[in-house]
Order: sequence, then C-alpha cells, then structure tokens
Amino acid sequence: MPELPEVETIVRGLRQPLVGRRITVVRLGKTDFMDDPAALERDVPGCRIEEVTRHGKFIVMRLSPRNENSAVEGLLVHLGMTGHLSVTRAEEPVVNHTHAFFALDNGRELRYTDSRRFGRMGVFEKAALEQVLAPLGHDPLEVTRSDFAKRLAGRRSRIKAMLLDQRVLRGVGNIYADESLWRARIHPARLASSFTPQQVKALHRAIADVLKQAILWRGSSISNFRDADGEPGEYQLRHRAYGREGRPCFRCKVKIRRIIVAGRSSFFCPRCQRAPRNSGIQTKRKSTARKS
DNA sequence: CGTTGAACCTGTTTGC
DNA sequence: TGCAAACAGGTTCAAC
Repeated sequence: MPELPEVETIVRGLRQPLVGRRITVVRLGKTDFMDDPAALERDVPGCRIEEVTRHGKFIVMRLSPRNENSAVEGLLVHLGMTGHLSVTRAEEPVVNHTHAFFALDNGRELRYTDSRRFGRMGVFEKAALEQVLAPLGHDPLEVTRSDFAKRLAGRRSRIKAMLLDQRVLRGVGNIYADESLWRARIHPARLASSFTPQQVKALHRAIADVLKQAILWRGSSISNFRDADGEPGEYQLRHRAYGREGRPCFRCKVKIRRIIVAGRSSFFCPRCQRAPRNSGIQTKRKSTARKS
C-alpha cells in the first residue's frame, strides 16, 4: 500500500490533528515489529508533537522532550505493506490488528494498525534517528537530472531493482516504479547503465510527474489503503501498467504483460517498452569473455 | 557486485 | 461450495 504518495497523503492528514498535541499515555498490543517497545511506553508520554514529516517512506514525528533529562528526538513509523495511522476519538471501537495507541491531551487518540506487521515503529534520540535515515538516497521529487544520471551509471543492475532500492531513491515502490517505466517507455529489466541521455531524462521526469500526480489524487488504494481520515485514494484509477496484466496498453493497445523482475511483479507494455537483448529470460551461457 | 529466493505475518483472491 | 495455492503496497538476509 504505502509508497511515497500514500505516505505523503497520510502525513498531510496527520499534521492538523497532531501538531501541538501532547501525548499522555502509550498502550501497545503486539510489539514484534517495534524497535524498543519498552522505550516507547517509558519515554513518549509527556512529549509534545512538534512536527510531522516524511523521509522516503518513513514518517517522523518530531517530539519535544518532556523534561531536561530526556533526549527523545522523534517517533519513527514505517507502514510496511499494511500499516495505517489514524486519529480518532478515544471511545471509538478498536479495529482488528491495532497495535499501538497514543492518547492525546485533547481526548483523542493516535492509533497504529497493521495486519501483517511488516511495519516499523520506534522512538529515537537525535543521533539514532539520523542513523536510521542516513542510508536513504535522493528524494525522487528533488533529485536533479545529473545526480539521477550519476546514480544510474554508477552500478550495473536492472532499472527496476534500482528504483526499488531505497539507498538510490527514497520512496519509490513497486507501483510507481512500473508506472514511471511505462511513461518513460523503458523495460523493467534493462540495465540502467545502458540508457541513452534521452532515456535518463525521460525517466527522471516520469518519476517526478507520476509521484506528483499520485499525491494530487491522494495515493493508490489497491485493496486497503486509506488516508488519515479513512478515505481511499484515487490514483489507482489512473494506473497505466501496474495491475493491468492482459488489458490493453493505453498508448498502443497491446496487452500489458506481467513478469518477475527483482523478485517483484512487474507490469509493462511489450511493445512500448522493448526488452533488452540479453536479459529477463534464461539464456544462461557460459561466458568466457569476463574481464576484470 | 548483483541476482534469486526465502523469511517475516495475515488477509484476500484465484483456480480446480 | 470448499480448500489450497497464489499473491499482496516492503525490507532484509543467506546463498550463489
């Protein structure tokens, strides 16, 4: 569910109800996806939420220390595949798989729900928080074309794998990788280092355009994504490749195909997005021409 | 270095 | 209808 546009949508919806509020009580359910559940219960009550921001797919709630002995800097949340945050009245019925409750000083409650528990949650001091975020690559909405080109040329991997690598670009996931590649007319199994300057330019632009559009439409609701107010996004109605196996390409009418690249379903148009010569399908030949 | 497959865990959809 | 398999927005790690 949650890639950059979905996380951005959630963050925007959380700012109004959360910024300026003080957290009074923390209650936890299952904690196997949390960094240090005891620290959450011990250190977060009394803190005030100063700011809610997004770094790639991470949500950071910057906290004011509750006293001079506290070094708490922020609450970090990653939604994984099925994570969700919402702010409700404290007496609202609790939906299944709700694993964290943060009572607020106005009688409302921030709740975290995550059926698969692939998410992540923790409270961190400044240095530790920076350590978690440091490996993340460029913001895909801000990276310059030349920086983007450098990253692509720097390594010899398939473009799909690169787009999913959060150390290269932070925030792109399976849906928006496929949507961007469709727009740029690039096959997901192509080696990024083989691109022409025109292809680099097209992909750089496609990524930013797709993400911006998706944010405007408040994200993609494939099965259960909901914004902070419980409303679904609408960008799934505008997908051109993802999830469209067997349906006609919007440009050329050829049927969209699904293959596995980088271990993930990858949807593409076999006509608009030409396959690389020597990739994707088996063809394991003993190569003797390996130089080093 | 880079790729693949499995693992983490639960729910939903698809196929026979 | 019923049950099993396949699949799912993410990340990480071992093995090759």
